[in-house]
Parts: sequence; C-alpha cells; structure tokens
Amino acid sequence: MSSKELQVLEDYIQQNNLKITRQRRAVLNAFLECEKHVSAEELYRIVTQKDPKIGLATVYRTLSLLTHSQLASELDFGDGQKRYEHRYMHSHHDHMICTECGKIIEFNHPLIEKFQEEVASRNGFTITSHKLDIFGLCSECR
Amino acid sequence: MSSKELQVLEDYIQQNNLKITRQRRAVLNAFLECEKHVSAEELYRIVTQKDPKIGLATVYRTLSLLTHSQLASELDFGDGQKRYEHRYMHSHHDHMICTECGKIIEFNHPLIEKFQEEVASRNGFTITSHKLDIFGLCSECR
DNA sequence: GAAGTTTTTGATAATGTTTGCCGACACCAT
DNA sequence: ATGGTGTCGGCAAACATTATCAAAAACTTC
Ligand SMILES: [Mn+2]
Ligand SMILES: [Mn+2]
Ligand SMILES: [Zn+2]
Ligand SMILES: [Zn+2]
Repeated sequence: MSSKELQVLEDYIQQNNLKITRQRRAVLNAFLECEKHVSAEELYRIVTQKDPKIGLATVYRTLSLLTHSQLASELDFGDGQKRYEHRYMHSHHDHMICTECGKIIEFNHPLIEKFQEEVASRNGFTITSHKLDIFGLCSECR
Repeated sequence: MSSKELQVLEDYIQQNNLKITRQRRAVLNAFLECEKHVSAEELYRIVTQKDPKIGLATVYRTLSLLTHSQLASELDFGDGQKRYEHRYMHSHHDHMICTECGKIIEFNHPLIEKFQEEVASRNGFTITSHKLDIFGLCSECR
C-alpha cells in the first residue's frame, strides 16, 4: 500500500524536518480511501475504527499537513465545517451542492474560468484563487 | 427618514405578527447608512454609538430579519464571520476580495451566469443560489 | 389610557468547530 | 542508555453565533 501520495507526504515531511508516524500514515490512508469531500470529524470516526487511540487533534493536524503538502484541498461550503478532498493528480474544479441530500457534483467549465480571468484583469485584479459553489437540488431530489 | 426599506421591513413584520421596535429601526438605519459588506460585530459597534443600550443579540436577530425580508443578503467569504450587504433594489453580483487590504470589487458577468445554468441543466441540477468568490490582489496591492 | 396579551430585549450561557497548550511519549543519533 | 527533537492524546481556550429567560416594551381591547 505504498502509494505515490505517501511519497509526496514523506518528501514534504523530510523537507520540513518532521517525522513520519503511525498516526500520520493512518490518517493519510483513511483520507485516500475516502473518496469524497470529507470533514475532519468524519475522517476522525473512520480513522478511530482501525486505531481507536488516535486523537481528534491529530486528525486536524494531519489534515493541515496534507493541505500544505498539496495532497488535499480545503473546502468550505458554508455549513460550519471544512471539508477536504484529494488534490494530488486532481485538476481544479468547482462544485454543485444538493441542499436536500448533500450530494456534490464536480464540474469544470473552461469558459467560466476564462471569463473570470477576463473580468479580473479588466479591474486590475490578480487572481490567486477562486471558488464557485452552486446550491440547489440534484436530479434525484428535484 | 422614512425610507422604502423601512416600509419593506414593516410589511414583513406585519405579515408575520411581529412588532416594530426602536431597536429594529436603529439597526436598519445603521445598516442602510453603512454602504458596504458589514459584519454583525461591525454593525453592533456602529449602532451602539447612537444607542449604547442595544445588545449584540438584537443586532444578530435583526440581521436575520433583514435577510428574511429580502433587505439584506448574507455573505460568507470564509474568514470566520458572515457579512451583510444591501439587497433591496440591488441586483445579483459576485465578489473579488483582495486578501491584502480587504477591498471588495463587485462584478457581474452575464456569460458566467449563463454557463452556470448550462452546466447545471446538463447535470439535471436545479439552481437555487450560487456564489463565486475570487481571491487575489487588487490593483493597489499588487 | 389602563389592563391584558404577545413579542422583544439585553445579559449571559451554551453551542460547535477548530486551535492552543502541556506533560508524556516515540524515534533517532550518538 | 542518554539526550534532543518532534509528536501524541486529552482537554482547555478561542471565536462567532444561537438559545435561554426574566424583565420590558409594543400592541389590543375595552
Ligand atoms: Mn471536489
Ligand atoms: Mn456585494
Ligand atoms: Zn440531492
Ligand atoms: Zn488590496
């Protein structure tokens, strides 16, 4: 189970004089196996099923590590808790969130991206990041 | 100082068996005089300068009222506190936020709006709302 | 306009997510 | 083994917002 992602984490850890630990591997593995947009609390519950001694603070700390090492992206859909998704080998996309069942549809529209650049440069604004969240009802909840 | 907005609030209040109070008028006036995207805490400080006895909870409660009566829009730029802006007689727009000085540029790009509808219907998704936040540096902070 | 009814208010406690703190602990190199 | 450095788990603290509740204000009815 030695994934490319583990290598990325180990590289980051070595470059910053940190240490690879059982807990960090456990959180990384749980995160990688969890295929979608997961909160810290959810990941904590998953991790503690295999290793009940891992603390919630460690999950938060490791998620911060994963974010800084570019393995994870931090998302905030405005529901009070942050979520995390795979970033390694995943390209940028935006989200449609079903307010009924919580389903999340990912999409990328090149022209939307392009017009954002256009409207930014028109205002002398330099983009560092953006996020587009569309809320509504998915096909099953309509 | 009897604005159209006060009339909107009074209509909403009557329709819901609520009561118009000195505090609600004070918060509404402060909100209307405050021209930009204001947080509850900021508005609280403004209101208490004219009427020091108004409580913070009342400001929160009145902002909720203003939002429900369509006088205000609630915004969340992900910095930990919600902000509010005028909604009455103001059309939809999105925001560019300067991460250096906090300046906010409003914009509306009809094609971005249109392509959102397009990508939604392509996925059988019914939009109820959306928000596009662009983060970066404004022309003065670049 | 007094009495009665309903809603609101201000102060403060509680909430929920995330971060800070700290003593114990693991790991690695001498 | 010993020392040094970084990590861990548990829990306290931070922070914005909401809930609670007795007292006050607003409206209704006479
Ligand atoms: Mn995603
Ligand atoms: Mn705005
Ligand atoms: Zn749904
Ligand atoms: Zn700026």
